[in-house]
Amino acid sequence: MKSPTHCAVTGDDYDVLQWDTREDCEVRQILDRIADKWSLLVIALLDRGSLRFTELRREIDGVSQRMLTVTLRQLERDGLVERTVHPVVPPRVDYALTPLGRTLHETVRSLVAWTETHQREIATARASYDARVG
Amino acid sequence: MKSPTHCAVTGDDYDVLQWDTREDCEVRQILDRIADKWSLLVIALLDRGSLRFTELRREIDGVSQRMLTVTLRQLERDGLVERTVHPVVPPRVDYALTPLGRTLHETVRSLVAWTETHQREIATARASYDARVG
DNA sequence: CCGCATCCTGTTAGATACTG
DNA sequence: CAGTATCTAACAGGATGCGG
Repeated sequence: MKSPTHCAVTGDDYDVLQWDTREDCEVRQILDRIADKWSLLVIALLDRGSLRFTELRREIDGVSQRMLTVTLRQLERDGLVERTVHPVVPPRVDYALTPLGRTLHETVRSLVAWTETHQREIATARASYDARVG
Repeated sequence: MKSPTHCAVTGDDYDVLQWDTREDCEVRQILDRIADKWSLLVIALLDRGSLRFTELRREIDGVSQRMLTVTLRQLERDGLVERTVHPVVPPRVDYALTPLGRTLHETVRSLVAWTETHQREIATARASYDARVG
């Protein structure tokens, strides 16, 4: 966590071209949170309904329980994910998107859709680059 | 870099619910590339026109030259960014989006727009969470 | 001088073991 | 089951150097 965030507080109006580049800009911090390795996957999965911790862990291949815990805590802190503890034995914890989290639906979908649509072009580009560079 | 990527090569049809979760899935790899700390910012900036290395470095506050170099190389390899070296003194290297890179425009914009729209809600949620948890 | 490779160091992710 | 604690390995960031 950095010093208090203020995007347009320095007195001068920021150049619109720089909205996304100031390290202490709120938008940058949120963008870093949303666009990280695991958050997008969690959001995409929870968009279809609530899941338990272990279910998420199973679905997101390669995530460690530590990073899944950290990611979920961050998303909970940001108000995107709701954590529900059922006081039963064995314990049961459900994770679901909040209404705010659900507003990310379309954006995440379009990002994934783009990836699916263009994966072949990217694979080709990579092969070409690797052949060129070695 | 991991072993060769194949999303639907194991013989069985993948459950659609898992498109985004297999570590060896092509979509996952591309998503990890797009949704990293710097790539989105680079793409957003280059969407407005080509920029030199130093210009990007200056605009993206907090990026080290090493990570900017790495990020640009990855994006170049993926066919999203084109690198043009002008053999002059002092050297000049321009970076621009390829047509493929430009197709990411709308998606990136919607992601940034979402962040801008909801930053206040997120700030509130964070404050609430911090007050609750400490 | 700019772009970038290299080296070194601090942070962070991942594997493992343990607990309510 | 759903985490936390601890250790280690990998990676990001800063400094330096070098070629064009």
